[in-house]
Amino acid sequence: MPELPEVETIREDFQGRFLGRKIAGVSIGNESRLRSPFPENLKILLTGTEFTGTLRHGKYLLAGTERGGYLVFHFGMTGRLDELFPSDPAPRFCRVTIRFQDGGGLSFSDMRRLGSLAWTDGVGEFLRLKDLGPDAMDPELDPDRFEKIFEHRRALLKPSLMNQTLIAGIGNLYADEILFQNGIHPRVRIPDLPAGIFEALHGSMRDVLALSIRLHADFSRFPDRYLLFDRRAGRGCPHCPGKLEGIRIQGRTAVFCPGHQG
DNA sequence: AGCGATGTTCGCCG
DNA sequence: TCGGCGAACATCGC
Repeated sequence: MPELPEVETIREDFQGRFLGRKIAGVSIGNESRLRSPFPENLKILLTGTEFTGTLRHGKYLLAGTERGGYLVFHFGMTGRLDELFPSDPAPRFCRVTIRFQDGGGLSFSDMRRLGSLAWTDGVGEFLRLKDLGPDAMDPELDPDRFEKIFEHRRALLKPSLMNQTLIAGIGNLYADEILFQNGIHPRVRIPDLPAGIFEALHGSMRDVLALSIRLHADFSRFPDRYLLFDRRAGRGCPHCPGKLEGIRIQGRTAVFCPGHQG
């Protein structure tokens, strides 16, 4: 569940389930690491403290602790959190379990192991370390600032929307949706965009992310005029008489409609 | 059996 | 420095 709305959904869930519960211990599952090694002293950092709040930046979830410092989650493509009740078995691809004194637990699972866990003492420090751009839903990211981010860039728009250094939170699926809504072909370069398009791009970026957050990233509840309602090459375009097509761009699939994405 | 899948990072090249 | 490409990571499902 990995792009911004999915992580926001996980954050809201975390907020309701795991705050204020004293941590009794941490166990590392499956004797293996994720993409990067676990914070070395994870057990020491967490045992005896509790989570006091959460924040999200792009696709990262930061859980603040009472002692200060944040546990940082990245979910890769298949990462997920589950609440464990006493005597619940660990999920199949559980990598780390945080156990609470009340007998419950929090499990971080990740089938493909593309996710990661990290520790940081401060939010600013973490953002600098990862070189993350502004969060796509940050209210201060207005259309002007949004446009300036792309100024003087010659790259394709789609990979730039997905570039977390420029803007944090948009992945392959939401980038496809934004292009789809604006009638932009996925191979269009930034310098070739029509003048004044950035205000519209900013608007649909915000609209689709906000809608998805509201619907807990459940695409089946999207209006059927959205690409993400059923993003599949070969199906009819919900926007024009065209048929959706899939192409590879920089190693990822782009689904688009050649009929109206000129 | 082979390939692609909501992501990131690294090395290589122009 | 920027931009593009391919690989690597591990597992599942079509």
